[in-house]
Amino acid sequence: MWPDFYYYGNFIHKPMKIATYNVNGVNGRLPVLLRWLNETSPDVVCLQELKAPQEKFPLSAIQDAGYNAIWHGQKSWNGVAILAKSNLEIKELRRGLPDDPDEAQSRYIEASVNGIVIGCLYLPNGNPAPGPKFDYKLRWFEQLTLHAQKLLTYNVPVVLTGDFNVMPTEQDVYKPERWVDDALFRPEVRAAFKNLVAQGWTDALRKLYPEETIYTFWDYFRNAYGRNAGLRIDHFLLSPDIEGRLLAAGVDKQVRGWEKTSDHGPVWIELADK
DNA sequence: ATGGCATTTAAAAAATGA
Repeated sequence: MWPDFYYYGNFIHKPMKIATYNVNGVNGRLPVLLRWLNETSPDVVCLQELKAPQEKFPLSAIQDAGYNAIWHGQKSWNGVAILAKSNLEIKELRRGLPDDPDEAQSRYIEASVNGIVIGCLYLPNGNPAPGPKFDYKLRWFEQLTLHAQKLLTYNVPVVLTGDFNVMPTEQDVYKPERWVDDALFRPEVRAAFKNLVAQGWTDALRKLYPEETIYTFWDYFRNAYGRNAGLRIDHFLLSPDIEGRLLAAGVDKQVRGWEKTSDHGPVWIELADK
């Protein structure tokens, strides 16, 4: 039996471009965000690391750029949002995970847009590891995995995307040997990602580019972007009901080279109409 | 191997990040 939310709203028959972007401060990066929206025109955008309380989300600027938005803010840290072009309805399905390990941290928001369930997540960093932050990361990952399993039982199109803070394989790190003890690359975390994907999800960028070096993050230090010393930590996971619609995917790498930019680049996929 | 940079909050320096 399909849940009611699948039938929600107007369905517009068009290819859908969905993007994810860890903005690292939605107000500090607002000029960069607006320029990127204007230049690339995604239909749906998942944002992470708003670093803004609920009332400081720059809604009017985003509306002026042609987008609706829902968001889950938090003072100073974290914060996630889903944007959709003004002609697309956003039906919020939940904020926070079921049995969220810490309700005070705004790391998950989920909505239905044009017949697709969009889960927007900001998985904890987890450093230093081992330690309480690493334990929290693993607990959060467990709850995400349980929720992801639940979503699959609906047999509807689901896109789980955001900053997973995990490099899935050595292919996703410029110098893997330097990261083996880091919370983004430790065996437990890679195993957790692998375990999640094994439920039946498709890693969209890897599916289209199995051999390529793809990065989504470049440190501010040591000219990491100039040297292409990056990490692939922002991901798109597609449910079986939508993975066949995958047309294209990429990283808007040039945005990382702009002034006052995030240390992440925007990542996107394009999906065929149903 | 280390430290390098950038954000927010709030008024200097701490906490956080990856």
